[in-house]
Amino acid sequence: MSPLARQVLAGLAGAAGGLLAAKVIFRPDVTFQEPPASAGIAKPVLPTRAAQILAFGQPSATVPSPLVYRNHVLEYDSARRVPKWVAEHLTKDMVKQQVANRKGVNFSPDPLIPTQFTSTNQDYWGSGWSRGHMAPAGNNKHCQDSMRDTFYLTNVVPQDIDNNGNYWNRLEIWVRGLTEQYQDVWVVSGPLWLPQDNKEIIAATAVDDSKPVDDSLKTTVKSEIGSKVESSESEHKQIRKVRPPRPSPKTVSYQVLGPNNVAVPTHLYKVVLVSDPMLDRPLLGAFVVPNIPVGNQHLSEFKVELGEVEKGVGVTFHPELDRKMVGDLCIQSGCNMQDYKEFQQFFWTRRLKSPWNLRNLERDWAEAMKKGVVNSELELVYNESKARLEEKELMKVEEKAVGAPAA
DNA sequence: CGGGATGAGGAT
DNA sequence: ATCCTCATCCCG
Repeated sequence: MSPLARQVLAGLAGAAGGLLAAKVIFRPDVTFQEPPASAGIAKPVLPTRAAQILAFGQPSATVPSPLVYRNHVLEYDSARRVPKWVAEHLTKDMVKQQVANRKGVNFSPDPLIPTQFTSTNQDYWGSGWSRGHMAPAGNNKHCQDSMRDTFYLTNVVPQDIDNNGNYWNRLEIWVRGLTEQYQDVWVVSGPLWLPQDNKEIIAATAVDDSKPVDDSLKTTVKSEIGSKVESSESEHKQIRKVRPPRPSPKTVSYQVLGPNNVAVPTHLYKVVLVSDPMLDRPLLGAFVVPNIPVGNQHLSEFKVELGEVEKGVGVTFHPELDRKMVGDLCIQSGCNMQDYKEFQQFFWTRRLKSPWNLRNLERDWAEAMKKGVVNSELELVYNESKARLEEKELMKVEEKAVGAPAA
């Protein structure tokens, strides 16, 4: 043992106490061996050395992988307090059932995660970010217990609330709908932290260097993918004349929430794989959506190569899938999600169906008109609710009229 | 469908 | 005194 190593171990012994030090110093299998000088069959000399380097044990995962639940499987990111990926398998029978709902189910810390690495509801409360399911609750209506599993915070990432309820929600509904056409649907969802667009950073610094950091972030935090639609090539060329690009000024930056520093992803991804007896090969689509409000863009706008998602997540998806034998889901199916206006009928119907009183009903109806989501079906719901409420209020008046003289 | 904010009441 | 659950009301 070299003097230096001895010194280090002595220092450790002083810090950790004699028992621990004795265990290490006198372990015969941790002694260093000189590599063989002669070239021959490789001896396991490196593992022995590695054992000494890792004398106190190899840094280990804090949580098993994968974590298995009733109807989804995931890998947890203990550093960011969110999942790395969440995998599901959907079928028509499973998605069609309606035995479970969200009532009485709340988000909660996952008991499988040590407190040191968990996130809590407090991290999200008042943060400005919503708790976005990766395995959606709506994919688990067939079983209340499996739906409850999806409310563990291991299945949740901080998500822009408009994105969550609108675009991402429509994407999830579209994926569920794929079970109508294809026998098996496999979905993997998760968060991404992508660097800011190179060119946009250059643009921001070129326009005005004295700009406060927050202002430049507002214009540059948009994703490589999300902003591709909006930015024009000519703008970039013009700016490049003003100032040549700096070498690769890319940065990944993200907000963290609450006492546990839950990481807010810049993007969310979804990898969709379908198979069916009617298909000669499985079909795959990979999508990356920026974690900001997204309007009516076609899903194809967010389609990416699977390899791009893998580079961002650091994993290989479906490693046993023969990629040469996989077709393009968007080419085959069109990737036509529900339009936003069409989608709004869902909650506007519900709102007009169960109003608290006439005043609320009239207010909601006026708002629905204003937003242009009214159709004949919605008008029918409105008229039925109105008639029902008016009758109810009439009953009340009659009851009072009958009861009053007696008193 | 997807979410949040608030306050009352109960448990610790 | 503080946390947690639940009911209620709200949003897109």
